[in-house]
Amino acid sequence: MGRKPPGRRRGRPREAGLDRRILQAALDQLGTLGFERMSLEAVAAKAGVSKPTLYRRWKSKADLATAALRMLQQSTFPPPTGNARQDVIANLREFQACLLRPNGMRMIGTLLVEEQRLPELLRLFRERIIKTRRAALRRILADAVKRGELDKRADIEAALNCLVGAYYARYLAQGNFPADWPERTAGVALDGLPWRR
Amino acid sequence: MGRKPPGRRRGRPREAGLDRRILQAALDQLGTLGFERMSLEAVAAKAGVSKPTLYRRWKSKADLATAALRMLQQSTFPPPTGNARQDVIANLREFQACLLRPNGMRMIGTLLVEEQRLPELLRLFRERIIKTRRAALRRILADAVKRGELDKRADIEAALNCLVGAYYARYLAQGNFPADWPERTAGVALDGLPWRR
Amino acid sequence: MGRKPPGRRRGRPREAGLDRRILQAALDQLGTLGFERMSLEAVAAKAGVSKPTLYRRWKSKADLATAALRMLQQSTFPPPTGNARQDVIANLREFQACLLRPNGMRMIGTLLVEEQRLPELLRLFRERIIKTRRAALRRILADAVKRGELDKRADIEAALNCLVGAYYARYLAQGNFPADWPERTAGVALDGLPWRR
Amino acid sequence: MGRKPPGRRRGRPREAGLDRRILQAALDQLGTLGFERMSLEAVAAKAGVSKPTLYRRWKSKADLATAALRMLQQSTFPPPTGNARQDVIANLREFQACLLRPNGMRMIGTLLVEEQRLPELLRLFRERIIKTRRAALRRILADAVKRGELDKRADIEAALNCLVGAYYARYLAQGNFPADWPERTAGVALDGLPWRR
DNA sequence: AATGAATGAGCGTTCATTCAT
DNA sequence: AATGAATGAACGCTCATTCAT
Repeated sequence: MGRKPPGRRRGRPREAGLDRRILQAALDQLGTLGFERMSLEAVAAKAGVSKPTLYRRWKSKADLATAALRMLQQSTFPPPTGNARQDVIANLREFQACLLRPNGMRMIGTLLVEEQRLPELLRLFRERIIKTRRAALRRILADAVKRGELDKRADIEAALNCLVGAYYARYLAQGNFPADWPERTAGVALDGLPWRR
Repeated sequence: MGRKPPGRRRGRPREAGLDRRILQAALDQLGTLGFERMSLEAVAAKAGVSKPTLYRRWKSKADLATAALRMLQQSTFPPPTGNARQDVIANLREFQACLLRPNGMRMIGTLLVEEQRLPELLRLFRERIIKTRRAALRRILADAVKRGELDKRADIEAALNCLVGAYYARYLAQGNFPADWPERTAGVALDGLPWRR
Repeated sequence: MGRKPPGRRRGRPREAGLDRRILQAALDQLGTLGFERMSLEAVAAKAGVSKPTLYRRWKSKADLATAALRMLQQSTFPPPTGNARQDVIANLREFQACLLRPNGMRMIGTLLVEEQRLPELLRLFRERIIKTRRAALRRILADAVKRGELDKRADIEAALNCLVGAYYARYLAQGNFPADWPERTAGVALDGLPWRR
Repeated sequence: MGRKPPGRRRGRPREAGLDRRILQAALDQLGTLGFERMSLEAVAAKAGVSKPTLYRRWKSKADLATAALRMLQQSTFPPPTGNARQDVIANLREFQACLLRPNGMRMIGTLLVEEQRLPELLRLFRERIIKTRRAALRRILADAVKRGELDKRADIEAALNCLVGAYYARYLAQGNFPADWPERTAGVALDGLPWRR
């Protein structure tokens, strides 16, 4: 699975960049069609290779899909400006843009559908994508704690779930988003509701 | 849809309970395997009928799947006790129990994967399942407004998204839940974070 | 098969005209789609009855098709005018019009395709349709013999084959017909080719 | 179509003769059962291959059937002897032998039944089979014109239709043939009927 | 007599995977 | 290493026919 260890390679070397092209094609299909409907025939065609070439590199469709997800880049986020609320809102706005892209939510659907058969998919997505984003958000709030703006006992994890989850909930419930969705979400998750006493 | 009034039906009557058995089998498969891997062969076998029997009732696999989802009951929730916080927590706890059941999240994954091809699935799920739950939560908060505990300008919709969405976010990020997840989530979404000033 | 003998009928009488409607629907499908693609479902629907109604009357699809062909009317032809050549040409023209109608040749194709499985179809067509037409043509030529215009030893059967067959041959070879096709065909089949000596 | 020039072929080479075996099997089925009842399952079994092997070569059942017809060889005819009448009779005799073979007329039936859905079938048959035969017959008569035995104005096309068509007509009308059918047909189509004046 | 429900068998097509160069 | 050929298994769907009123 994956690359063989380096060492002196014998025989005909693998064509450079082929792996990337294949994985990119697989990732596309995974996003567009989901795992089940992604066909190796199509992946191979898109990457301009033959099917056995896929099998030489990965031992099954599941393996290829996993490797494709593994390619997902851990995105980097702009450093916090020091204004926690504004940073949170900016982060949410970027998060929204990311998931509103075609296939954003379908990919997540695929992970959930395949969770039993291919737990690795969700695991990788967690590690590569979710973790990074949450780290960025977490840092914003942790900095606020450091600066003394936020109490140490703040339940930051719960807040992260509220902030990010509000997107999923809205998507599932309505499928569309108001322009000020980041502000409103941050409003609730950071400040709570306006209780009278 | 809906049973015809009694009257004398002509022809051989439908086998009693067959619809239910078929739809239940379909729903099982839908939850266990997702739409793509749900096979009419298996649904028919599980329901103890032949495949054409499915086609007499629904004109395609997509139609059957849709009908199966349509069978999902709109659950009923206990009436609010008057203590908003406790009611919210109870609701979240029940929500969590519901989705932690095997296939809870997989079904949602299926809806997302098939959203383009079968938007009806997500539409139905919204109408039957999501709407009901949100209505229950909304009522808890609206009552609090009525009682004057909560300001009228409270962004209730955003709060709903935070409350419910926190589940999705946690599931995607970790896959497990601490025992006090409902309390912590309600804590953040209702009260916000403990800012110092 | 076919109607039961008269006698006093007991029980609910058959709906009047139903047979005709069904057979007409079957004949349509037979012409439009051929035997294999003709579906009893469609025939029943078109006739406004249920499938078992077909089976009460005919014991199989083949039987129904046969009965449908049996319904074909033996057309009647105008009496010869006494001018053999003109009568032949008129007959050919009508023949052509008949077969150029949509499905004219397809029905003949069906008979040929099914000849082994359902020889009855071709047999009936011969008896009802072909025989009648040939009789009309034959009479034209026989009259000419009677009038002494044509020698007794004329090979009338061969001439019939040439006259009628020229249509099939042209259809298979080209698929279209010149305006003066009847005249040209009659020219050759009646007078032969213009040999020099 | 047509084999590529040698060169080094990449990948596993096609099993030798497989194309032929498959097409022959398809042609058999086409002749024996017609297009509709020809099943890819049976074709594959008869050719000793799996169904996807068919699909690697032709993209649909219709395509396979077309290719099978395309395999029909354009037969070659003996050169005219110079005696037009005898040559015509010899040609008709061979024509008759050809079509009397099992499935001869059924294949033609198939072409007619499928003319709307698969016009290509009839087109190919015209080009490969019909055209060749007609050319042979035409040449016989054209030679007679050249030698001055036949007037230039002879309606050769009409004569061809009469000659060849007489077979179809007789087949449809009677289904059997007298031993001297070629002579009698040639008699009428070449010389016409014995008019008294 | 007529109906609507149900079935067994089959079909065209696709796919993940392996084989043979 | 890479290819094109080949396969077994499955799937969605349809049909002629029979069953139970």
